[in-house]
Amino acid sequence: MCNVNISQESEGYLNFMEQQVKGEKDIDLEILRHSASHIMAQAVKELYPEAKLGIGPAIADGFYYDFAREAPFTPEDLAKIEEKMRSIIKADLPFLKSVVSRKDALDIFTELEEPYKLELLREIEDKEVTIYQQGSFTDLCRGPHLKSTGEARVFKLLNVAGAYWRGDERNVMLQRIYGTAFPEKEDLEKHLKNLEEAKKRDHRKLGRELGLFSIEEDVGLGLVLWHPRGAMVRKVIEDFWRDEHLKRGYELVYTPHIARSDLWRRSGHLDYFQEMMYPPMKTGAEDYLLKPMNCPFHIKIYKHKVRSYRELPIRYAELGTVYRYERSGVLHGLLRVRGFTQDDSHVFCTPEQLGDEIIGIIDLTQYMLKTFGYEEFETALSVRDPARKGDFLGDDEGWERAEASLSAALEKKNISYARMEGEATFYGPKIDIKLIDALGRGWQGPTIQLDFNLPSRLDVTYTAGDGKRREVVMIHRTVLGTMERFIGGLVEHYAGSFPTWLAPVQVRILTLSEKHEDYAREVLAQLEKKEIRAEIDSASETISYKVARAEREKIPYMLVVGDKEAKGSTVSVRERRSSHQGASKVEEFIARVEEEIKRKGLGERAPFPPVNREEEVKKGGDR
RNA sequence: GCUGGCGUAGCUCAGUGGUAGAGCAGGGGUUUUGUAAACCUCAGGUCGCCCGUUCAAAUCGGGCCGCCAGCUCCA
Repeated sequence: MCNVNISQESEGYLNFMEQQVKGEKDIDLEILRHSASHIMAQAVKELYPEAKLGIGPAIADGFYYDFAREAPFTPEDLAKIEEKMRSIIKADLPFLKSVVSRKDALDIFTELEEPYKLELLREIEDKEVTIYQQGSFTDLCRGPHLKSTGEARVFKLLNVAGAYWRGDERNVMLQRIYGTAFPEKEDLEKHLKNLEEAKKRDHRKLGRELGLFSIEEDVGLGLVLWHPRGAMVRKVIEDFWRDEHLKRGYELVYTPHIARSDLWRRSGHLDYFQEMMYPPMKTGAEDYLLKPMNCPFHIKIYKHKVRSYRELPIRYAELGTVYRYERSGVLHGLLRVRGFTQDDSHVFCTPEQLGDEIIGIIDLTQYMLKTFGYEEFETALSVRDPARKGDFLGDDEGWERAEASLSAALEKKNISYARMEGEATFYGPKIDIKLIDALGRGWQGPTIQLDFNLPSRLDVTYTAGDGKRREVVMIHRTVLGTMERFIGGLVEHYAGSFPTWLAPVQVRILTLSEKHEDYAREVLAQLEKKEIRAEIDSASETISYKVARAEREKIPYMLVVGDKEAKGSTVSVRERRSSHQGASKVEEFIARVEEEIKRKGLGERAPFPPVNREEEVKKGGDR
């Protein structure tokens, strides 16, 4: 290993203390994790001197470091690296900071044979750079770091994955090792438990177990088959969605799945979106394309006749199924698919109406998302990059006015948001809302996008009060995103235990023996009369078995019926995830459940971490 | 698309060159059950696909397909 001689001063700890005094807890974690990444890099360089360093920052849940090396890192390598890290931590090496001239730094990393560090250095314009060293390890780094390696005791390496150098797919792919570090052991254990819990909630696993959906290889990648249970959940959501839209002045439309390629040429999709579209269908005279978006159709409906300002705003809504040819590596259960149904809407209005329309949309999204049990949101306002105006369509005035309307609406609704420069679409600024789920994870939800492109491109106008034709203001918006992604997210949010109003099967009647089937059918008939989704389990099994089965299927209510119940016209009610039970008159039970469904009650959210009955039972069995 | 890992019954997983296994789920039977898994029995597999090495391949090699983690991209 190459040793480099430079004058040193220990400053890492000072930085750490300063941050602590400021009470910036996150920064503490960041320093800890960033330091852990350096310890990992040291371990890797000691074990595999041929590995070249990429970058190694702290990230939201831990840290990573990228390495260039011929041979792949195996899980066994990770164990070895962890072991080496432990010895580095035990040695309690100080993190030493040096300030050197850029030129000296170039010499140092030339001597160390670190091409990627040299590439970074060459792009730094400052005269001086900082270098951190601990033991045999030297890194170009802004810092700050811990005082010494001994302070990063609690860590774990998690996995290896490929990552393009500097995030650009035209560059070489490096090997990224992910890990995490915490101040205390309990924090790490909690984090690992969280990861496990997330795995248990995985909508792909629950989707199969609960009979919600499947994706079959011979049907096609990213194409979802909705099984009866999943289709029922979707139906309930779609009914709710339609009702809420009709209440708020939207009009429903239906549009075809394909259209002539000329339409997509005129809309600009063939210029800007072609690589995401399935190849054309040849039908002789003219090609047809599968739709990747619904907007051109809604515009055609709008343009079917001349529109007056008196008609505006016009709000068209459609659960429109679109197809996009996503790259195979990004497909992921319901969250990333190739055929999906957007809860799409296009609002056509005058510039004066824009503010109120945005507020109306925000109200609608908040109401719907809260009904589904999401309480927390993160909002971003994406605007164009002022340095790259050429990459965005439209003039300065239009962009400024649009941004002003969007931000005014957010402020009027008292919603705090992050302003994201350069994140706008090429055709206009947008508001994105992220839902935060029961595990604190973010899910892309509603998006409200202004469009400066299509109205002018497709000549979408209205006749103003002065009799002149004016270009319409067009908003694309979605509340849930897509049915696929939204339901995938809901499954994980609820860990498969849907609140009663959404549950595909709301009630299951469990017979104690064959004798009770007739009574069970009577109860079922009463439930069905009230449109409660119910079924009977009359299998020749013990009641315990049937309870276990219903619990596994996460059915909200189990009604046990036997002699006692039949005689008294009652049912023995067991709620999902609780051993609580009690006899109830059938009518009383129905009234209660009806009320719960009507108000879309959330019930108790799946506790976190949820009670794991299987483990408890096993433990109990040991005695 | 790229990097790495993985692919055995519907599901979860054993099986390291010599006749494919278990549990659960499924079918049949027995039991008629009081709140998280009764008992017996039967059936179920081109070991992802193709090519190769070998007397012999689930097992070794190559290619392809798919899945998983991540990167890039995204609703």
